[in-house]
Amino acid sequence: MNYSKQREIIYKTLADNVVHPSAEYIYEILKKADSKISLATVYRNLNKMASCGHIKKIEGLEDRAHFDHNTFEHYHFICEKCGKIYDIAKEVAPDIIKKTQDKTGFTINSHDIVFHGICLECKKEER
Amino acid sequence: MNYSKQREIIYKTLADNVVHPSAEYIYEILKKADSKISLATVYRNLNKMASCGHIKKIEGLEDRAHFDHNTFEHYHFICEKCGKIYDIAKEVAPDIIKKTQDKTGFTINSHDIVFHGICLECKKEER
DNA sequence: ATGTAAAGTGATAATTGTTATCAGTTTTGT
DNA sequence: ACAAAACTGATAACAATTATCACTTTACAT
Repeated sequence: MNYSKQREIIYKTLADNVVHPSAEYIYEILKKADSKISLATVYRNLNKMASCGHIKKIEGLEDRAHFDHNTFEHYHFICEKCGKIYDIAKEVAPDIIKKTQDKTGFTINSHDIVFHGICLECKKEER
Repeated sequence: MNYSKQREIIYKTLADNVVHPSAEYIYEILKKADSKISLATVYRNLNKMASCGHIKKIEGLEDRAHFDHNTFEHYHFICEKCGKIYDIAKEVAPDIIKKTQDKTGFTINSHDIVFHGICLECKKEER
């Protein structure tokens, strides 16, 4: 994989963002600064970085994919009210890979956990 | 929600199937028997049944959604080689909801776990 | 049993997120 | 500095899903 200026910008935009943006969202941010980038380039590079493990692709949240520069093993929570995505520590499912491999005999290469519910902020507002 | 003959047929087709079919797959099966059903009807009813908890919608597997008549809490594994979807027992992640709620203060309404890897059969073939 | 409002249907157009294409540009190693 | 490989922007194409709409079914009060 060669160096590319666009890929660097995309990665920085992803890393500097507290949220877990979609490709479209990154594209919107970049259009304001580097007004020449193409949406296809954003998709291409996010996928390329995801498949080489440099970033993480989060699927099964909404209808669109989201991306995460945090490649540490961790899970995600999406608030059904505000739509915000939060990180969940891996400790909530200890030894899950080993347990699953032992039980099934399958080889587990990756796993994802997605929680749905109401976040603290939205719970406060409800009262 | 009113009764509908189509919904009943769709549910039965889902329940009689060992696999975890997609909407398209159910549509194909039904076209052979009841040749009049519409793909839109299949989507409509699968989503309706999923959102009232009668069946389960599995997302984040491939690009399409799959459906499961087994509403018992359990997880899924998709084989990266043959594409087959397997059920995984909930015991691999004990007390995950309680742990996550305690740690975050969020209310968890649902959660999904998807494993990716190689199933036993495909592992045998590799050698 | 009948009338009517609500819910459901088939057919298909529209939408949406994503990927493919392709001519031109950038990067890389020699 | 040069050729091969990788990358890009612009946009067409694609695939899964949803919206639309005229019509049919269902439920239930009379």
